Amino acid sequence: MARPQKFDRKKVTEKARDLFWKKGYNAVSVQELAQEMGISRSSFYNSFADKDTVFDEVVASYMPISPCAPLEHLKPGDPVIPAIKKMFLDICKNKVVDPEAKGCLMVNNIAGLDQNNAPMKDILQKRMQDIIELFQSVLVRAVGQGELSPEKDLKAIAMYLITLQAGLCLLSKVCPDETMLCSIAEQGFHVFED
Amino acid sequence: MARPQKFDRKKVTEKARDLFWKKGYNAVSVQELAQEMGISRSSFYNSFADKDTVFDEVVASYMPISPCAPLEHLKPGDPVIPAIKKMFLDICKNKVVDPEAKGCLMVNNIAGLDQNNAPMKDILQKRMQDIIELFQSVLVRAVGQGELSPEKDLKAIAMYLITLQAGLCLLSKVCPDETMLCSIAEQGFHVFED
DNA sequence: ATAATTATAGACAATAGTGTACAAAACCAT
DNA sequence: ATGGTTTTGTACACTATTGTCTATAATTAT
Repeated sequence: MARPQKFDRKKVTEKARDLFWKKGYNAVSVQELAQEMGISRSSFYNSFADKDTVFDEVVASYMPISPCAPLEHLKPGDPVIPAIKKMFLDICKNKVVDPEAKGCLMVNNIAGLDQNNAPMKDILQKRMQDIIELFQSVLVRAVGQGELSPEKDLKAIAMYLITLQAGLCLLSKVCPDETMLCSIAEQGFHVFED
Repeated sequence: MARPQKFDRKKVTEKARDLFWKKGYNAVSVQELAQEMGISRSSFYNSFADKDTVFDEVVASYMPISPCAPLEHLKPGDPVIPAIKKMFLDICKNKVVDPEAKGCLMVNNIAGLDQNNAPMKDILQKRMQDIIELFQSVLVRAVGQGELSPEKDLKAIAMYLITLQAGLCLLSKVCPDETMLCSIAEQGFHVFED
């Protein structure tokens, strides 16, 4: 009945994701964005309300490839602490091999967050909350499985882990040395000890 | 003999610092920068080579007010570990009271770093190196004063501390809750234990 | 095939940003 | 007070970016 879109929304959103990832929300103009997405500005304005809307979809498309995604797929009974440690060491490994050293989309854009941009702040806060809850839920399981002392403050550890993760992603942008990054992560693992 | 500058270079650099701090290097145009500095663009181009040059001076002017500045003034014999802990708790306290939630100038701009901008990358890497060395030097003293086991990998702990600090500064932008931030820092202090 | 509907191309006017260039202004050593 | 020197104001030509608007293109239900 109506003319169909020439582009695949998912694909162009991934293009947008990579651009926002590399340059950050503020440094990307709508012009550049549309160009990178491979669509005209008119198509852009027609299909997306504005930069914010795209960014929201972009963050959603980042989640499955974010460093903590593997924790989502942890099955009951799977050892938790080793999975968390592996996640950190994978960050050290993976961030270093990116020739563009983009770091983490979330970290980069929280750092560049303009507090006057309420929608952006909202998007980022909500996603961070989700990640904290993910960490917390796996930590609960760790305690249940006897991997972690029940004395621990799980909320605090969850937030600590996301803090450490953010710090590591940041460091990777100026210190692309896997060994060094891993030694940082190892220091951070003291938190699991009794 | 020659017409003197109408502006105080130090003062306008501080204005520039606050703008770069709040918005990040990439999001600041020369036009806006000059305006915020209170000088005309012609004065700007006349007195500063370019944005990069200003940014270099800006970072220099940030160091004395950066979160780790207090460690510079530690005297021999002063307890080190308590000073480091205090530094972290001060970050939690201070970042929260900033209504603009600017976070940390260094963290923000490393996150927004475009790897193609070699001069910027260089400026930021060098400063990070300085901070790591500062941490390391006070940790050496901590060991000397019996505050820390000589078994510890001081370089790794130094980098860990800067990582944690970066993470905290980042978190403060989306979680302006002092108690929460402090509980994160407390978790991080496990690194000092035997 | 046609009508209805939506996507896209292209143009538009307006604003913002770039770096440079030149003349006017302001100082101070002599 | 004048000359030499540097700052500063203004203007320039140029490019980038914005959001909107209109005409054309592409589809499908009937």
